[in-house]
Amino acid sequence: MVWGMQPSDVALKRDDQHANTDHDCNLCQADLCRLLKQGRSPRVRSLNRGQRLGGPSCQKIWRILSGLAALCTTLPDGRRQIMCLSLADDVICPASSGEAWIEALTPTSLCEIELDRHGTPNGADAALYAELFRIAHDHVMSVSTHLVTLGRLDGMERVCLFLADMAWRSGQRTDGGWRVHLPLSRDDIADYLGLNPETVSRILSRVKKARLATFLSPTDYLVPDIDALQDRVPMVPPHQPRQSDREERGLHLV
Amino acid sequence: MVWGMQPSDVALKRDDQHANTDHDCNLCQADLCRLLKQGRSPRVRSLNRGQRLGGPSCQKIWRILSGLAALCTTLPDGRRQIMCLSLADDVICPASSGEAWIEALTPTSLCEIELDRHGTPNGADAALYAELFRIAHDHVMSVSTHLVTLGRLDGMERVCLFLADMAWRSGQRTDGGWRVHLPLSRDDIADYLGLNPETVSRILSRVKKARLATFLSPTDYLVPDIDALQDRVPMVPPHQPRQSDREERGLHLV
DNA sequence: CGGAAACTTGAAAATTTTCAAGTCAGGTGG
DNA sequence: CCACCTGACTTGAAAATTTTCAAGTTTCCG
Repeated sequence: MVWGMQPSDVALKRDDQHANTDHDCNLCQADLCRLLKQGRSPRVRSLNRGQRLGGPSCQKIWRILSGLAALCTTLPDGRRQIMCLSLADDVICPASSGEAWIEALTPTSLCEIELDRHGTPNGADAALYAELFRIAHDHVMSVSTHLVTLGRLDGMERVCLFLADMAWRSGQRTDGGWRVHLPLSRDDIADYLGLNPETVSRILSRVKKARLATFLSPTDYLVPDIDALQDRVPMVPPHQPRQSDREERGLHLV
Repeated sequence: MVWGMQPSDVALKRDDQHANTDHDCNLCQADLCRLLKQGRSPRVRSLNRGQRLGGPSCQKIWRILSGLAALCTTLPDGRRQIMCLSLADDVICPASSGEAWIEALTPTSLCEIELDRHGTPNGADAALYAELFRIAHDHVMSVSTHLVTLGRLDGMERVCLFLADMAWRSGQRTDGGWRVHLPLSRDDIADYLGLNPETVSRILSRVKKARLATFLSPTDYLVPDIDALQDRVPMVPPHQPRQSDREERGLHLV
């Protein structure tokens, strides 16, 4: 198993470089910054596609500054499962009774927070622990939603949920619909959705035929009617639309 | 949707009534007791099979005193997914972006800890938050393992993992192997493993034919050779054997 | 422009689900 | 104590879905 650890530090990027900074973030920015300062000196790492961080026992958490990272596990026979996808501003804490890593799916930079061997940050106070609890709690939520996806949705439903979710998380609204960049390969999508790459490709072709999404290239698509896409999925989207969008759409999701 | 809420309080059971008290518990007993005392007065609830607690937004956590509870979600069309099974001494925090409940699969009694609307316990100090973080972190671990199970294991592997896991969690070692009581129906097992009940039944028949487990009744089985069962599963078991057993078996799992 | 890698598509095999028909077990009433 | 009834479990056969293996195509880069 090759480990792409790359310890070179780079300058901390400013928050306002990220398009998503204004939305409902899983984590209060100010609190996390404070947490970063109080722990060991925050360390920024850069990873190229395929490089990994972490290991079996979680003693660090990371915040993604830019790029796309996956929390994933590989079974002894090579089967891989991506447990969670993290975009800019997301916080991840690798936790698994087996082996789990953070793997960069695109060039990624992230900020590392050191925990001590009890899984708690150095010099933590109640507010920091509260923040850690919130992080872990949010993580439980997203992993739980994904678990239901894998346990009870068929291929078409999984792919539609994935496309809609990516649109909510990183898409740009245009007059022609939502324009989304998909920085994952078909293999990555398959490993995220618990399918195999050929199945993903076939389902994507069905999605195109049904005009639920138009592909400008294998890595860019347009969703003309995101409600139509969402209607194929019997689930509340894991990353709900921003408050402003919800109001515009006249929805009042829980 | 019927809610089986039943607010009757019963006497708090003593820890030593539970056979599992001596094993590696996810949570330090003393710390949890302290947490229970510092929050709102701990409330003990009794549920019959099928009754539910909780709801969309998590404002409580529970510790199981006896019985078997499931953290589960039901999709609008009726598909159900059990996200996690909790036995005596386990702590659960329902967290889901959709709808999630605690559902009693057998008569269950559990202890309720009230959180305030920010998802934190009343009057919490750093130590309590640390405990909450540990609870959430352990929960992430077990849900992540289950996610890999649903995403990448086939039916036979899922069932073998389930049988081995139940043996480790609640089985009794005898000279003929591990004797395990299975308090779930085939439907419950199916909803836990992301299969349907007929498939579970068929796979269980294959397990019997392969002599990996002997069924004394539909709800009691014997595992003559737990290593043989474990060998069918390409994963570290989510609930590892107790330290003493690991040493006996000569294993050094991470 | 050429080549490698990623993506798509086809056909057969494997797995799982669906629908339907038994079989078994526990509880009730005669 | 036994027949019977109901619900849970098992099994069978066909249908649906997904995977596997094997070509093609397209896309991306040098």
